[in-house]
Amino acid sequence: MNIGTASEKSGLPAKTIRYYEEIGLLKADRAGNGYRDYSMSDVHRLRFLQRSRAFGFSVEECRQLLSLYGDSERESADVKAIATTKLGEIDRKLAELTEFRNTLRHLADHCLGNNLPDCPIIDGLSGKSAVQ
Amino acid sequence: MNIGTASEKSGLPAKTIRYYEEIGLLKADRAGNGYRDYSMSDVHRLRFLQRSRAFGFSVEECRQLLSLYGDSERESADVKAIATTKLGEIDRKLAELTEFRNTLRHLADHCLGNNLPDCPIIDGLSGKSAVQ
DNA sequence: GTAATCCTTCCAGTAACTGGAAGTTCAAGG
DNA sequence: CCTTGAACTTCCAGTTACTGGAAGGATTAC
Repeated sequence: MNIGTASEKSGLPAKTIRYYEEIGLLKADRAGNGYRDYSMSDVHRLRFLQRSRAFGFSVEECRQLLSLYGDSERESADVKAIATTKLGEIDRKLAELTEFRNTLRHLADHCLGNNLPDCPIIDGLSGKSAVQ
Repeated sequence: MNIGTASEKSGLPAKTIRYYEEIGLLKADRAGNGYRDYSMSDVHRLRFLQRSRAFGFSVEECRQLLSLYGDSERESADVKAIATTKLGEIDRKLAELTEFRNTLRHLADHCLGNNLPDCPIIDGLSGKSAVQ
C-alpha cells in the first residue's frame, strides 16, 4: 500500500513516516514507480511507533521497543529486559497520569464555577507531589 | 527561593524554568541582586507545568491549563470549559496508555523468552486499534 | 581572601517534526 | 489519447521546546 494509506491506518502523518525512514526507524519497500510500499506488518509497527511516541518515549527508546517486533538482531533476553523496563515506566506514567487527572478534576469541581480567585484546595493538591 | 531550589522542588531544569519565563508562561519576582525569586505558589505552578508537559500537552495548552490556578483574567466558565475538555483528553490518554501497556505485557509474556522470531500474537495486538 | 558554587544573559545547537517548492506518477473523465 | 487533479517523490527551510556552553557577576564555605 502507498504511504497515504499507511498514514491513515497508522495515525502518523506521511511526513513523519518519511522522517522515520530517513532516521532509520522503519524502511519501506519500493514499488517499481519509486513509491514507498507498506505491508500490514509495517502498518502495525507504525501504529506502535505512533503510540510509543505519544506516550513520551523518545525516538531512541522507540528504536529499542521496535525490537519487540522481532525485526532486530537482538538476543531474546535482551529484548525481554527492555520490555520489562518499559513496562515499569508505563506503570509509573499511568499512576502519575491518574493522579494528575484527579488534581484537574478537583480543580474543576471545587475551585471553579464560583468567583473565588484563590482556592485553598489548589495548593494542597499541586504541592502534594512536590514535597516529597 | 532561588531558581536552583525551585528546580529541585518542581522537577524542572533551571534552564527550562528560564525558558518558560522567556516565553511568558511564568514570570518570577526578582531579588535585589537580580536573582529570580520563587514562592511556593510558583513552585506549584512549575510542578503542574512539569506534569502537564510530561503528559503530552503542548506549551500552549499548558498556558490554558495554568489559568486553572486563577492567575489569569479569564472568565470562570471559560476556565471550567478548558478543564473539562482537558479532563476528557486525559481520560482518553489513560485508556490508550492502559491498552498500550497490555500490548507490551503480552509481547513480553508470550512472544519473547523463546526463540520464535515471528509471534502470531503480535499482529493481532498491534493491529487491533489500527483497524477501526 | 579566595575558591567553589550558583546565579545572570546571550547565543548556538539539538530533537522531532512540519511546511512548502518543484517535479513525477497515477486514476478518472472527456 | 489527452488532460487535470490528487498523491507521490526529494530537498530545504522553518518551528517547537528545549539544552549546552561561554562569559561574567554574586554568594557561600573555608
